[in-house]
Amino acid sequence: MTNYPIVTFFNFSCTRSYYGIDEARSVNLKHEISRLLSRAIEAAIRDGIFQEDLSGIDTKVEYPREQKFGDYAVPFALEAAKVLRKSPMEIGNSLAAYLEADPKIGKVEVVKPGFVNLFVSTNFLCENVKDIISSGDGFGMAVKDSPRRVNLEFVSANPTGPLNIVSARAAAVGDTIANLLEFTGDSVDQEFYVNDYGNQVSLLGRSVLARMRELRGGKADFPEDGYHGEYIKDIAALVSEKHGDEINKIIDDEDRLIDFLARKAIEYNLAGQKKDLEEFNVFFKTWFSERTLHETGAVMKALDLLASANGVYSSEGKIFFKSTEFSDDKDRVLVRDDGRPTYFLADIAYHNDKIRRNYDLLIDIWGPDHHGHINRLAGAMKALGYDEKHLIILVAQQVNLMMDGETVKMSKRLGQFSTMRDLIDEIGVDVARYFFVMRSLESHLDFDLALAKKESSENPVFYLQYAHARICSLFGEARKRGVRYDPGRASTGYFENEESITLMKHLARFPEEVSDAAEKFEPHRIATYLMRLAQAFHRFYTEHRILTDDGERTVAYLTLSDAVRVVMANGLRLLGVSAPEKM
RNA sequence: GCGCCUGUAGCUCAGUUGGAUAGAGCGCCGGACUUCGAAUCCGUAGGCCGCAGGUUCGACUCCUGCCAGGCGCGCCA
Repeated sequence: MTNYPIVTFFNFSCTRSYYGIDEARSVNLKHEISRLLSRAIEAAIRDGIFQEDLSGIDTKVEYPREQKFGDYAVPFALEAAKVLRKSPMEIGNSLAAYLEADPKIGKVEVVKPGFVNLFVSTNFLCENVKDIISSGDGFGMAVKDSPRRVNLEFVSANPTGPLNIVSARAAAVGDTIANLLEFTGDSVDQEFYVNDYGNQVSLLGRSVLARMRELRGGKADFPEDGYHGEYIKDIAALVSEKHGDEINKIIDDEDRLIDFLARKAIEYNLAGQKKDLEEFNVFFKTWFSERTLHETGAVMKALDLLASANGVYSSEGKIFFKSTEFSDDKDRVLVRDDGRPTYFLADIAYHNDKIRRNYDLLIDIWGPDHHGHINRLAGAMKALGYDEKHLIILVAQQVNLMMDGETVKMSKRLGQFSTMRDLIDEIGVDVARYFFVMRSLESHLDFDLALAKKESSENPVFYLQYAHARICSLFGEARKRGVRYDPGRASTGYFENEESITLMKHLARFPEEVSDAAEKFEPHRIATYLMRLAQAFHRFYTEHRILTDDGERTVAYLTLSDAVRVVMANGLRLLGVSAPEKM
């Protein structure tokens, strides 16, 4: 086991942002078309073609499944047919006349039931390739008129041991969501809530004490529900060695001793968690201590606030929150009959604190074992008068770690768990992060560790990285051959073939995928997108030789490849996966 | 018993706020390297989208009821 240094790092802070990157020039075609459509509808109303109230009809833009239906499809005519009392085909034809004018649109077709299908102009796609290269790291980035200040809280594991696989999933997903939001113009603070208070803490302290007594040859007296992991012994040995004098001073005051050992164990565990997360490319701006909420009186203040909002009542010497008024199945205790606040009250105080730090949006990523708490916390926030839209709670579903077809059970108290560290050691950061992010958050993930390790060479991660490395190597070869590469001079006539056009369309989709993924907090979309992009590139590569005697053609195809490299690198960066130049 | 998540190809999973003929990776089988990286590409096979109703121009998607798996239902955190 690694010997982590014992350090405290509350208020540790680091900054992340994309402010250094060049101004974004990315065109989000889907958004553009949506705007075009709205304007077309307005124009049709102005010209007296549409006379009914259309405000309830969606102006959505979709991706058709089949290529013959164009690049974007507008089902507006189908949906408005009833209101307008016209046939969808007629409505579609009216709209088409207005849509055709835009230079980004090559062709508009109105077909069968009444879909309006749009084909992007090849000219736009070609110019876009050059824009991608000049935008570089900033391609796909968006700027918001009013950026949101977002607090994203995730992982927040108990400081009672090493991080497990579910925490690893939350870490990968949370960090990618933060990247996506920053990339699309918001400002995100990543936060880790440290549960360094309460029963589990003293249980941790008593577990360490028992192991320490064992080491000193005494009677173990190990707590029944204590933490059995081997790491407790390491902590006992380390603390015993480093803080022998302090321990001896309070050796007869068991309460103080347990408290002291618990604090040291928490520091040790936190340092280990932080180290593992950093190795996983996850950096938190704030490590928020639950204990401080109790010490500053913030917890009891939250109770007062709830009380003045008429949300609590006393019964049997306890104080309850009326959570049944917020779709909970029973009212929840806030303060026990001995006066001690519950975890729930502290959590309310914590979220109250976050809101008071002037965030526009709070996002929590919770584990599957906490989903039952969503309604009551959201209810408490509502009771305090906060807009429920400002709190979003995402649940990262469970991860089944599979070993030889069997599920590995995880239990910290029994001392058997598969740690995030084990995972990193086994399969590496890139593979782990990609695997966690490639599935949607709410799907239960079967993670076959043996398979991921054994077949790593045929892993989707390597497929993506290979595309990037292949392009880099291509440029290495081009340099060797003395090719003068100037993307600005690329003649786009060479792109008039199926593989190039497919590739250019995929490239143009990147800003849209990023935007959709950020808006819906669905990072797996990026993983899926990059897969398709890599596919399109590999296909292009096998069909078209890039370095030839034809100088113009060489520059053109290098330009297209370069754009793929940029997008692949940007996408992988969002996922926290490296984009190697060689493999 | 109640609540939440999931059920789509042999396996793991996508499927864009209801859209057109159901998708990918892996696995199976069969092809493609003298030249820029074959960690690649091309092709074949594989489906009552858990089941049954309902809503409408249209349902894998929404509603209801079942079935199956997982998780939660603590005055632990």
